[in-house]
Amino acid sequence: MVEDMLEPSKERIMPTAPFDFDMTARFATRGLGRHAGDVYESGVYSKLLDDGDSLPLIRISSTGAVDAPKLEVEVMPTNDGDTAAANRTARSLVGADDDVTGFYGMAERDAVLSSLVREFRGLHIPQSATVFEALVKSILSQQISSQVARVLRDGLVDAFGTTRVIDGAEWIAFPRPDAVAAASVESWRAVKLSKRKVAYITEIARAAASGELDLEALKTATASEATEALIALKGVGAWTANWLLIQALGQPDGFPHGDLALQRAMGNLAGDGQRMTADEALDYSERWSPYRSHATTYLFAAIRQPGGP
DNA sequence: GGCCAGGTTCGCT
DNA sequence: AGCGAACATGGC
Repeated sequence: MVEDMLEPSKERIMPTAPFDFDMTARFATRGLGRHAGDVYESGVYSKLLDDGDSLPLIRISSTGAVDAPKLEVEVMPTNDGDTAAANRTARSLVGADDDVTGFYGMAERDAVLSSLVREFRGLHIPQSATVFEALVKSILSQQISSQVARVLRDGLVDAFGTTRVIDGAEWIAFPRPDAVAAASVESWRAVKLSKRKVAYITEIARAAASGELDLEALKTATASEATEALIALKGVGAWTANWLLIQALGQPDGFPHGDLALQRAMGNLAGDGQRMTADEALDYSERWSPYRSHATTYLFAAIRQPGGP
């Protein structure tokens, strides 16, 4: 537990228009609770970060409109000098610099996407705070419902995340690799994960903590280099690698064609109502290249709506 | 209670 | 190459 009294810093951000902060923040935090360290309530998206040295709390709110977007980012630091990095993370958490205009140019003439880009106009692709966080969340989400995934993720964060109390409110950051790598078999028991997933995540955390695996460096790699490096990890297949391209590596053309929900949605929107096979979904998606990360995000925005495809 | 969830690996043909 | 089983758990 860390308690502190440092002054918060405030910075104004001008995201790339169009940008719908409310829609993007809801998309980014869907299914998250305070336990995950992410909260979006009363127009403020808050997240506690843990970079190993400090535990800054980020608070992001909108002071603009979809076509004239403006954000205010407040950082509550635990020591001097960590606000610049926290501000950069805040920017990417809501995809402030994501430019959707190229995607819209393609999507407006597309049979499936044209209605989605109208409905979700201004939705940017949120980026995970760290590649490690996105990777662990993706692995524990494999093959299970999003409801179950949330339980598992909350258990992981509760068990291994660092806590900070601010004004009486408790926040928990997503655990760092070294905390996950050091976890005992006993402490894993509270996280109701399969032994196999525990093994995958533990090995990745160990490699990341020791420095032999530099996940953040994948952000500057090409898509095929990053995919190759990710799939080389035990527990990571094509589905997980493609989700990381989209959610953590800022790549434009990721497409998790193995995803059952995506296959179902595409069968409903573009097919005969039957779930597409993975190969059918991949073939169909070629027409959306090189904007498939946006196409995937918008399809999931629709899927997550009540009564969605 | 059985089956399926926003998959992946491993061991068989 | 391609197929099936195992993996843990919550919800219908």
